[in-house]
Amino acid sequence: MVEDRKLDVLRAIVEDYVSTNEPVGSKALVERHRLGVSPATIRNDMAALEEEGYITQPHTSAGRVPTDKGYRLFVDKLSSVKPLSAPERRAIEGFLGGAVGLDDVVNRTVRLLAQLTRQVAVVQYPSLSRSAVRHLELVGLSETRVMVVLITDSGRVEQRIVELPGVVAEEDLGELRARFNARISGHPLADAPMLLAALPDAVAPEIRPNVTAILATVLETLVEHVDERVVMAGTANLARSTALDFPGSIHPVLEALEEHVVLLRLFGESGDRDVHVSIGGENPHEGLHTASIVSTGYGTEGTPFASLGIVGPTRMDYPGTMGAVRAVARYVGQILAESG
Amino acid sequence: MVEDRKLDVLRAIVEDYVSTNEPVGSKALVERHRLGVSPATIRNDMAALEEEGYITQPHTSAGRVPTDKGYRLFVDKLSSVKPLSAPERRAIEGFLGGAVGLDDVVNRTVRLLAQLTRQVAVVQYPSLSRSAVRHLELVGLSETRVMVVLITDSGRVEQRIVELPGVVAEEDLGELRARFNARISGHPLADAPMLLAALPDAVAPEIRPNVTAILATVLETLVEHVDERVVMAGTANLARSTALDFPGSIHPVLEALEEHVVLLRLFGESGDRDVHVSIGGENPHEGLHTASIVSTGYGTEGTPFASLGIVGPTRMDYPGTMGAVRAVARYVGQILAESG
DNA sequence: CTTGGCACTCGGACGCGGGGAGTGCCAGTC
DNA sequence: GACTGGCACTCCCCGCGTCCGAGTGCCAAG
Repeated sequence: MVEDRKLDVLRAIVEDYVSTNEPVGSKALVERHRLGVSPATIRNDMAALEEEGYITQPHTSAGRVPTDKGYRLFVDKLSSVKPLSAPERRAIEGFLGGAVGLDDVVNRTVRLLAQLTRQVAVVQYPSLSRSAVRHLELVGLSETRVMVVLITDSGRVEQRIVELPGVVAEEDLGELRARFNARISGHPLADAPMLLAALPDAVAPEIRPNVTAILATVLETLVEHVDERVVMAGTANLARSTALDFPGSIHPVLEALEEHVVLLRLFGESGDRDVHVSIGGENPHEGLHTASIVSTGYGTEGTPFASLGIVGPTRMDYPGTMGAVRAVARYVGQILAESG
Repeated sequence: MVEDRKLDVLRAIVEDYVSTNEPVGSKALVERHRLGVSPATIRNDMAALEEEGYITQPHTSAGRVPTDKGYRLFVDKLSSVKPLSAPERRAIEGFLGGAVGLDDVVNRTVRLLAQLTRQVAVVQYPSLSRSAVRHLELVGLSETRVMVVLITDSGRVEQRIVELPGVVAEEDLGELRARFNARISGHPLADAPMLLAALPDAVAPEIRPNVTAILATVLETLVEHVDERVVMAGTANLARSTALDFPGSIHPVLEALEEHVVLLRLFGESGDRDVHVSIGGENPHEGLHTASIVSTGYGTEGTPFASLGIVGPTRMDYPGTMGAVRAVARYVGQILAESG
């Protein structure tokens, strides 16, 4: 069947182009792959593929290069996620296993991912909004200042300082701490406003203004804090890319990477449990039109905490990268579940 | 006096080269600066300057470019730190003033610095070792697990999870918390080991193994935790640089920037209160031989917490950059002092 | 010490031609 | 109808020679 061979040709073009970084011609193709036909035949297929928009030539009489559409077909139909080798898995396990604390887990993860994929790695901190409260601590700093420390079940810690309208006694603070925790400990952060709404009414009127002030800060920390944090590593890998990968320069890409808010939206799209790929122009952000994103959610089974993934040139080893991203996400989820 | 004019010439060369990014010739020099002499005279001076190693020519019959040594002389003797304009100061104040919490302060600072200098900005988190303990919190997660949360007077929070050898009761935890805080609260972290050494002996023998385990983790968090954190912004600014600025590519520079440990050592050198400049080859790290670092310490008066600064090409506006770095450091110190 | 003049050097831009990789098309074969 | 060999064509890349101009170093004179 002819259609089948055409797809074989596309696959071969993608694979060759990814590994050689040079437009691939019909002759080289039959030499490197056992296609069983002559270059002339391949040329016909290539003309058809070009007609359909899967490949293109940088200039007349040059080889072909996959288009975004070509990569898309390759990722969707022509390739499968490549599992990591046993040594690689062990290396991941060993490297992540030694982590102490959430910060350390996240930092190690992002470096590992950057090294494994040789791309720019991005890891989102476990999101506050999807976590549950583990403990809320109130620390009196002075008579009129309190530090609020929120600990989530993903191990994340947030703190705020509150200036109180009046003086607060240490015992009151202890009581408040107990009341807060009784109401929200173990509950998802999103439920907190509802659970805490009646709190000021339950305390003595004298300290009510203080309680209201603290409550406001707690709610702000819990809910309004959408400033999700991300960490990044491997930006140097971008500079390895050639002029072919990023026609203009890597400048717009670096700029896009600095807009963490944008990145988060892109990564958030990853369909939670599966590896998601966004290729070149599919990308909503202008600066990333020459780049691809491979991302996935991670977290304990059933409840993804956040996303992680990589950003690289559209010309990348998708099967391998997807395998690495998936594997790392799984291990991180596991580690967090164990230590959480 | 001839020596004076030679220095004027060097200053003019540095200024012109920084602004035009092109080797500067004798003719252009007399046109742009009122030196009061002819190009031929300038040529003699330039020859002398080259002889002494302050400038060099990329190739015969090209203009001159400052060497690292030339920049060094310029920074030390021929320029003064340029104070920011009033609007700039107000902008800084406004931008940093709106910060909530330490993370926010640090993040805003690094972005501000990157924008102000148009270079890569680096900010070190307030160092643990130079801070004092504000509060130590022990949170029971389960019967045999405790989370240790350490809060320093710079607002930084560190947490660890401890697996206990035995079961611990909630009251014991409360007592321990009180004992810990009584001993170390308000004291520099560095003093903690000494202050806590006798703690296990002071508690009931039944819970001694647990106390020992917790103590070990606390000490680890307090002291051994040299993994100082840094944040970075503005890496995209590197890509603005031309091939002249980074002869090879920006790759080694980006790589060096990823080695946070190396960066920290470099920034740590900054003589605490004053702005420190390290130019090109002066830099111990190979990858940064084509880059310059402008850094300074920041913190409350008398006790610097940590360092911040920028990394850029040797061809940079030193007076302006030094002014920005100094101004930002001062404001951050101020903000931290207020909220601390 | 400064200056104008002058020969010299060298890199960058431009134009040109050959070589080669790769293509599209066509006619012939199975 | 699918495949193949042959062939003309296109266009990039590379090396070469040329030209131009900016900038220099040197020298002799003021």
